[in-house]
Amino acid sequence: MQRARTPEAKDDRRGVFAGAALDEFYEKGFAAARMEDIARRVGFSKGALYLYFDSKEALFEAVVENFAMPNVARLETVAATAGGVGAVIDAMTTLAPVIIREGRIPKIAKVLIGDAPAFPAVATAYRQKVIDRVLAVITGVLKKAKAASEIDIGEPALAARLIVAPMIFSAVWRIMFEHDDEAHFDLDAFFSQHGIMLKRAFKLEAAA
Amino acid sequence: MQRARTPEAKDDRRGVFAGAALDEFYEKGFAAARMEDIARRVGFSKGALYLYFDSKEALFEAVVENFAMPNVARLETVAATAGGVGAVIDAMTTLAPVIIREGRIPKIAKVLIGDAPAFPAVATAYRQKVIDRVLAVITGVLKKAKAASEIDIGEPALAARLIVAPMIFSAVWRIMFEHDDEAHFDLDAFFSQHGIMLKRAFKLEAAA
Amino acid sequence: MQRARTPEAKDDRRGVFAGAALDEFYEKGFAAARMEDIARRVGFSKGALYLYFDSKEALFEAVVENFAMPNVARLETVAATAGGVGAVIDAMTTLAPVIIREGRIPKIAKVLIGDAPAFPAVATAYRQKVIDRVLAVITGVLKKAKAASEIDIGEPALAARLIVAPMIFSAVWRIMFEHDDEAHFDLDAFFSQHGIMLKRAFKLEAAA
Amino acid sequence: MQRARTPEAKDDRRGVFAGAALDEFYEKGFAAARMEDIARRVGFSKGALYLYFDSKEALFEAVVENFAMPNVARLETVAATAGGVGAVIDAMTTLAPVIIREGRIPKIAKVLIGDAPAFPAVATAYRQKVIDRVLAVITGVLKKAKAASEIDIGEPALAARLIVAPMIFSAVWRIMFEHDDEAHFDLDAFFSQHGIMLKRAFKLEAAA
DNA sequence: CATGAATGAGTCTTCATTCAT
DNA sequence: GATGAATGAAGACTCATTCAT
Repeated sequence: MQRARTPEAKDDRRGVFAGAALDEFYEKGFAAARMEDIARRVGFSKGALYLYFDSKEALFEAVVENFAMPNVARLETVAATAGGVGAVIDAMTTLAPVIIREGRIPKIAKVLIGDAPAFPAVATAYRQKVIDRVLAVITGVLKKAKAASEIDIGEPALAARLIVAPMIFSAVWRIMFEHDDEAHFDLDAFFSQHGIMLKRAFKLEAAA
Repeated sequence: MQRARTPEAKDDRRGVFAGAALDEFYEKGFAAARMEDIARRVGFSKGALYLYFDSKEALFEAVVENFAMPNVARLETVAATAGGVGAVIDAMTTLAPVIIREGRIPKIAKVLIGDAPAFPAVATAYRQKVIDRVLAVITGVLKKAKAASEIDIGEPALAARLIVAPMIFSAVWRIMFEHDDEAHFDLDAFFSQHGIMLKRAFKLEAAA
Repeated sequence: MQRARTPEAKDDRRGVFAGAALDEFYEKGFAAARMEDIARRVGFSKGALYLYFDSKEALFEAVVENFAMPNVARLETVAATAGGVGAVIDAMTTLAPVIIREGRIPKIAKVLIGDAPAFPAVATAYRQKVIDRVLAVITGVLKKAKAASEIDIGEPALAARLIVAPMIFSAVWRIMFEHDDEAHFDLDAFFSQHGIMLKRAFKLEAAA
Repeated sequence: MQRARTPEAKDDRRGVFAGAALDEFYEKGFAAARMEDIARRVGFSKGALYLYFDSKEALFEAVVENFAMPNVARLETVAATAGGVGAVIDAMTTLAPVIIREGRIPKIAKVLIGDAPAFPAVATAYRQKVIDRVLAVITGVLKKAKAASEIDIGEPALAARLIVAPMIFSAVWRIMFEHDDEAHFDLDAFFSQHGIMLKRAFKLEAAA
């Protein structure tokens, strides 16, 4: 195979292996995934994979690390750029089906849900570095709007979770029923309806 | 250990083993769970477990089969007994935190999310026998109310999913952060707020 | 294969495995010896071996533990029973070729010399439990004789080592040249001459 | 790293690698020693090592070849130069502790004892080229002295082995207990006493 | 019925060796 | 000549499954 000689080429290769690992972990779960299959999936030998990761566990951690971050940034940008709560809700409910369909986030979610219990430290790190940040962004927007009396809302931190819940739901749904044709439903319509209901629930309808 | 002689005693024992298996599958995942540990957890030997289940896979199927059903029945009863949509929402948002805290449902969810992808048939069977029925119950109530013009709602089938989403969310949350003290939030308040927002979103407020 | 069900049968089996391990470690060295070969040598599977020893390293320790002790006892008895220094020297130089030819001691010596550097704790334990005791027995006899002015000798502890040296020499020789026909020499004559020279060196000739 | 262009430079480098290999084989044993570690120990890459030796086995043979010879020459010189048996004994018992402490001989001994059984040809070659010559030198001196009735001795070939035995003993001791502080004893006193006892045993005392 | 000893297929990991750069 | 990335054979160890007791 091609040889990665420069540091950049090696970084790229790490990413390639991590991507392959995500797919295998997603399909088989951490314990059932085979290092050899991960390597072969991108045309390398088992041994090459061990040049980049010391162990299967290290690979798992790298996978979570690698693919969670970029998506947080995307959400933060959306929240920061959008005007008010209504705009944020619109942006998020528009972005959500795209992210869900794109595939990586549901895969990470599946891997974390399925295997993180065996790696509590990974789960906690993920919460701190990804989930808390996402929730903080949304909670911040809601708090500001509440202070300005724009919306009628209870505890912003809980509302933030209620906003996010359908994303988790659809990610989980996708994970479980990807190959089950009868199970599919219209993601766009689902999130659009979520947006409408949220705005009503926040009594934002007029503003929307 | 004790011997199970009557057919009833044998059925009981199957249930006991399945319960132990659920716990082990939940904690370690299907692949990493050991048959011996499952048996020992309830005071039996590995060999005894094989008297009741032909293989680890058969045990997995039995676990899903065994513990999903009772909860469907509970929900169906609630939906059937409650008066209108508002009452159903109240009943469900009151029941939800209890079920989440009780533990079995999040455990099954975790096992299914984590391991069902390796058993597509199990996942599909579960959807048909459990999820579809739950969603059907809720969808039915919403449809009737919509027909009676009690509520303002889009597609009832999607709304049903939006009602259920926070349950999945909190089940997943519990799975991932059970041992992460900083992560806990108030489940009762969460579902209470969910109920309030739903009723507003359905323009049911006055009726509630 | 036969099953070891009683604790005694299991102890026996441990010994059987340890014996097989000694042979393999002797022939190939610790690192090159294969667990499967050790097990097969006595008609068992790899897995069975792991029922009795947690790891290759644990097996190594058991081997040293198991086969060193009995021989210490033999020597101690000889030293305790024999009358004076001359008798002890006679007894030891008569016993030595038998022990060397019997095979187990040279094998353990080889295993320890070859592999103990990788297991310093094992080496130290062996010194304390085996070598020090053997040397102490001999040193004790020499000291008593010196105090009684029976022999003319320097430091008894060093003399004890000089008495033992040809045993180590011939063990090492046997290890290295077992299959080298040209290398053989007459062990009995060798130790007999050692005895004669020792008695002269101690000025015990008259007494002998 | 530096490049070796001339044939002499290449021979030097072979020696450098062989020295590193001796150290690694000594510390870890043949099977557990890593080619990369051997190369790195002298600042080269794995690949460079393979430019000089075709395989690990070839390297092993070179190690034995390389470091045994010089010491034989030293001993032969001593034996040839010294006047009579007494002088040879004095010279050898003075030289012995120096050689033992210097380290290379015990290391080779350890490597041979530990790993030669897996390489019978190497062991035999070593005996022929090193051990037999050393023993022959000593045996020759003893024979001459016996013929001249200078000493009272049995079989000279066996006596030669008895002279050498404490050297093997102390080499083995050093190998096994190098890092075991409680185990050290005074090498100079040990060999001095060996010399005294030998001369008495040969009835050379007067002459010494 | 229940037990746990025995089996052997399966997987992680290491490392001698090769070879593109 | 020198390097170190890539390969794949080999071996320790695990555990689902079987079966003698």
